[in-house]
Amino acid sequence: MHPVYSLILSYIFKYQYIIEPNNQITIKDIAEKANVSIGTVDRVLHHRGEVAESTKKRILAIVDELGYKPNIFASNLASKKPVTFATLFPKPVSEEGYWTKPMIGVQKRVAELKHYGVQLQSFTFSQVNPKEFISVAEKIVSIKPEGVVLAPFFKKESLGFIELLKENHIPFVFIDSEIKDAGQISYIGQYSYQSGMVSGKLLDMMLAEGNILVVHFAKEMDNQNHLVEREKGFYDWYKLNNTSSHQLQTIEIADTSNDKWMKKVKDFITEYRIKGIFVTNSKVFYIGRLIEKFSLEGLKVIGHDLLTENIGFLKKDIVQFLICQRPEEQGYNAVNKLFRHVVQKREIEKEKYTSIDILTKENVDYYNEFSKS
Amino acid sequence: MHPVYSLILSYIFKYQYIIEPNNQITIKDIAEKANVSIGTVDRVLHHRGEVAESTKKRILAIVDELGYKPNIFASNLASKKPVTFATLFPKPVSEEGYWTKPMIGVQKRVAELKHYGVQLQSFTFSQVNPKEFISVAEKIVSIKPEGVVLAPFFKKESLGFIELLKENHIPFVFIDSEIKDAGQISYIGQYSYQSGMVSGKLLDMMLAEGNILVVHFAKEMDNQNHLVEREKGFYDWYKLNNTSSHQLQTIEIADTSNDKWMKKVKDFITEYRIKGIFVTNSKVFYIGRLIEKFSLEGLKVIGHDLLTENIGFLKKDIVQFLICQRPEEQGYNAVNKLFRHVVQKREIEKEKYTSIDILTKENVDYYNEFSKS
DNA sequence: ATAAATTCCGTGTTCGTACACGGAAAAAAT
DNA sequence: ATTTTTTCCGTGTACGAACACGGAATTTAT
Repeated sequence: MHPVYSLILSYIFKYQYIIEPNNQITIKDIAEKANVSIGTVDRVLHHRGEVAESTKKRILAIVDELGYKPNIFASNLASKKPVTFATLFPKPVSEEGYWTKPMIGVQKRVAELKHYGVQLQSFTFSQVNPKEFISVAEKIVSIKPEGVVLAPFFKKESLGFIELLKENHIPFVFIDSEIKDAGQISYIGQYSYQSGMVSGKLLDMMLAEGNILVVHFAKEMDNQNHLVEREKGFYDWYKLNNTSSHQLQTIEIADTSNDKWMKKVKDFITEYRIKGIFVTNSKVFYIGRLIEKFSLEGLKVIGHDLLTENIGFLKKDIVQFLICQRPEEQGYNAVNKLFRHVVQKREIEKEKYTSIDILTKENVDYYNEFSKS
Repeated sequence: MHPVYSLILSYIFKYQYIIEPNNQITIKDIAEKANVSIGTVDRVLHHRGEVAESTKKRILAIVDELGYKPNIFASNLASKKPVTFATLFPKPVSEEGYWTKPMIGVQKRVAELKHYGVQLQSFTFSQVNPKEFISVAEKIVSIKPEGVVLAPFFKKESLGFIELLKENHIPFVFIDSEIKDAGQISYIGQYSYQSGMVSGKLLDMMLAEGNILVVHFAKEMDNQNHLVEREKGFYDWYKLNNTSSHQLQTIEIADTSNDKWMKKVKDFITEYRIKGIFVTNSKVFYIGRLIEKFSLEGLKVIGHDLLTENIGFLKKDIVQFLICQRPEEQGYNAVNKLFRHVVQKREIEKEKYTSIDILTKENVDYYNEFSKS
């Protein structure tokens, strides 16, 4: 029976459940019972030095019988070997940019693990410059970290980096987006397709009829697989729920360095009598700005991620929903996976989908990502 | 400047942020620099024994200057005093009942803290029997725990219990519902009024017109203050958003031991042409059963909490939204607050409102409460 | 049989903190 | 001036694991 489940059962049936005190079994206990010295037990447990096969067996049997669990405090106190992790994320476009968020989570977990000797070196690359990615990647390999958290933004370049990591036996986890079966120890991120479905449902709920526009704000759509996935999920929701009263269209905007795109989108909205807009990433504030600038009315808007500006539009009811994927938590979890794998040598899940959180004007103020602090 | 913020800044500006290794300053370092013995420093840091005012000042200045942080591993290794926490929750009505959930979170955190010598004794009381509450409360005081997590279900009886706790200097935290300024070190729970607002918005979004029914499934409404708050928030949303096309009504159902209530509610729905139903607690599955039994159609339903049966109705599209308050996380956090207060002697927040999570058919499968495991 | 190499294992120290015990110095009482 | 009390502080051990060092026992080579 699963342990947690049995806890619940005993709770239900006894109505008073007691978690017993921590009866520490020590190496000394084992040594005494096996009639050997502490050093011998130590050698068996850490596979160092040589121990006669017979005594080795005897000791392991006793370890098992007594259920020996090393005392983490004593263990860490005595060892103290430093562990370095590296991160490689896109450079955030501003202090409020999306990519600051995973970094916050990373730093939080690293700070917590400082006592374990965990150190961090974080690197970034420009989102428009694959060459920088390569040079930074090489720098990371040269410092030989014990683990890497990586956003595989440029697929081809990432694959090269991964080869280097594998050669050097450096474990790595993907964050945000994934390359399947590339040797990562884990992936932390969103289930983009499903989050698109959620957006579809919400927009459909608000709009009995009217045409709908899907907007990608992205420079290189080839490298933005999860935006495509979101779009697919969004379209599929409408397909699966026979809502023929809508027409769906997609538009891509690569350049937002000047205001040219605004006119284009505005004309589009007018021409096709668009009533609902779904922005596939955190850049929904651009639509917010557009709506304010031209005083457009009656539009329902859904976008992603809790950027400060997005929250502003949410509160002004210019954006009705933000879908959020807990980016801080992703960073936190990614480091945690590395830690569990590298330091604690525990089993870890290969994939970890974060929640698809629905934020509105009403609940956004009570949304806490880091509730366990 | 706030430390996290400065981390972000340095990250932004340098594009490569390094968290340095853990340079442990030891008590010995302080002792040497202050030209006293380790024992003296120890006395200063733990306020035990007596130390001349002058040396005390000198030591504290050095502690400050060197930024001494005790090594948690050594500290825990050396101390090892057992700490007992007690919980007092309503008895869950079944294995699937709501109150098993906070208990799961409690047990999870206690298990994690076992290394710190944390033990748990959990107690329950019947939701219909205030006398039992009193007798169990006395039992708890008699075992003199170092801290208590309490659901103040019966207000009057809870106040008596709290008096006892205060006399014995036992700190306590409230969970689920709160008695204001009763001496708790913290409260963990929902902001019920605001969650009612969220429900209002969602239901209104789904229903352009049609009458609405608010249903309380509860025995003693006096003790269920948060149900009233949710109702209030719900009504207020409609009031604040001038939606005159609806009529709102409330119904209370105290007895669900037999099926009598069903006919009553069904007739009500027919008579008043109800199109939307909001159930103020986790008992929304009763409405689900009703709808299935009489094959009612075109109803939009919102309820609370992720009970298995509720999830079933959500997936069958009989219930459109479940508002969730992360009960496991509440239990987890409550224990954590006690731990931080009692063991780590750190400052803790007095109130902690949990997120108001919106769950639909589409995102419920990706909702992970305990994502940090 | 003795020397050399190999296998096996015990002792002792270290990590940094907690805490008990009791001694020395200073102050107060006789 | 001597005893008693109070103030102040140093020494030593324990917590449990990690790890280095080197000694004893056994095997192999000469």
